[in-house]
Amino acid sequence: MQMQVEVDNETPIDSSTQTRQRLLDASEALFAERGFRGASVRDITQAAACNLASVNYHFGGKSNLYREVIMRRLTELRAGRLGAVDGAMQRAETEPTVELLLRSFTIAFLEPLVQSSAGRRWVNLMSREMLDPQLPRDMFRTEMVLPIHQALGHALQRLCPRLSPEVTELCVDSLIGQLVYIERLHRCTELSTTPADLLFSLPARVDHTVRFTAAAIEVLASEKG
Amino acid sequence: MQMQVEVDNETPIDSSTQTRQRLLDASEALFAERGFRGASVRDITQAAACNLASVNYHFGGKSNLYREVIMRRLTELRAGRLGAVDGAMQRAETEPTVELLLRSFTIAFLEPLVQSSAGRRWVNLMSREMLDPQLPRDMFRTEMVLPIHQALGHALQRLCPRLSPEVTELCVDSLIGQLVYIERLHRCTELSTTPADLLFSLPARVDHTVRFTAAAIEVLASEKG
DNA sequence: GACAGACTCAAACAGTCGTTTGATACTCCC
DNA sequence: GGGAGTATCAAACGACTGTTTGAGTCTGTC
Repeated sequence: MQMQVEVDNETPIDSSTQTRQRLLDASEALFAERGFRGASVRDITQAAACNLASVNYHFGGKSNLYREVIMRRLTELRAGRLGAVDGAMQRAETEPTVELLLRSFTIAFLEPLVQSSAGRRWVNLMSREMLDPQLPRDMFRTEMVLPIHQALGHALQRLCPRLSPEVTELCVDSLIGQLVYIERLHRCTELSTTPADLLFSLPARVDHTVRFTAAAIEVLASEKG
Repeated sequence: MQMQVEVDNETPIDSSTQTRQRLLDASEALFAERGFRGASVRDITQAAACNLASVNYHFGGKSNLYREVIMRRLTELRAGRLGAVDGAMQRAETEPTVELLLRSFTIAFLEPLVQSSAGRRWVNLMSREMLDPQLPRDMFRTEMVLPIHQALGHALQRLCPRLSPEVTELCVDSLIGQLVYIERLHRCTELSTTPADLLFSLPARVDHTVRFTAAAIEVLASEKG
């Protein structure tokens, strides 16, 4: 049962780190599916194929396990979104435009959330964390929301200098709101795939959102001059 | 302890219906705050100042109590939103415009949710119901989302005949997404009232959303022609 | 081979959960 | 006044919760 892996490392991947990893994976799925309170330690340890006491032995309690699950995913998602903004603004071959920026960000925002099961788990975890906070209150806001809003806002204002900073921020909120809602719609309709729903598939919604938002921003930018 | 109320009615408001009402009120608050599983029958009956067994006596169980709590609020919210659409389209004195329709609907959508504590409870209840469904899966969609989307879509298309039905529906989704997100932003920022946040108060966000959405719709309507 | 340390395990602890039970008070009608 | 029906109550039931405990099993080092 030991399944040792040969590595010439000072921290060998022995049964201990394997149990830790299995606990992180299993609890991420169960926390996303049932919430912090709804996912019992017994369920988690059974899904991870280890003993009931392992959670307390390896993490010192259910709460610490939950925190490590969240921390593990936060960085990569933020990096993907910030990278999309930088990439759209710094690519050499084409002049950056509002529509290209919005498209790049929209895809970088939605794709990880809807394409991978880890993304779907993340949305669930965040929704639950907002309803029943288990972590410091504004950690998600400080670590995730604000950096992304600022990056997109700055990029947008570089492309639309006539847009005031306040209106720019409101426009960013308008876009994020549409994207969050698209994720929710996509989740609700992905179960029932009627032919009519194909007209409102994810690529179609991305196209619409980019054109809708770019049109509004350009009108507001011309008004504000 | 009986607190009988004198009414010449065949169903007198006796201690029984008072207990039922207190249970509905108390459990609505606790379900919204802690969720269906998180709100224990002991908490509910203590908040309602009645015995532990009252929930099972009056409602036949915790689940039935929860269902009655939800049913009690659904109709009035839907009526308010549908009434705003009809009101904007049928008022005699002024010609209905896209911007007036959007403003009327936006205010009717947001005001009940953010102004009353019952509205804030409702948002919590719906968010929790979507994460941990206790009721038939698409009841909320059938009873609430679809009627409102259809009414707003039809009204919008009457004002913009050049807009295709598909794009109209996508525009409705764009608006609803912004409104849902505004409610969330409002809830997050209403605790910390820094002066900077006053620039993004609710009326300012309503104004922005109406102008932003109307601008986009008019551009899309002119393109589609 | 013996010891130390890391890891796993079944069992138990103390607490909460929703629901049931049987007794007790109360109102109304005959 | 007495029985029927309704409402409330404390108490208990069985199941589940997170955590602790102490014995047991491994690996690596001396």
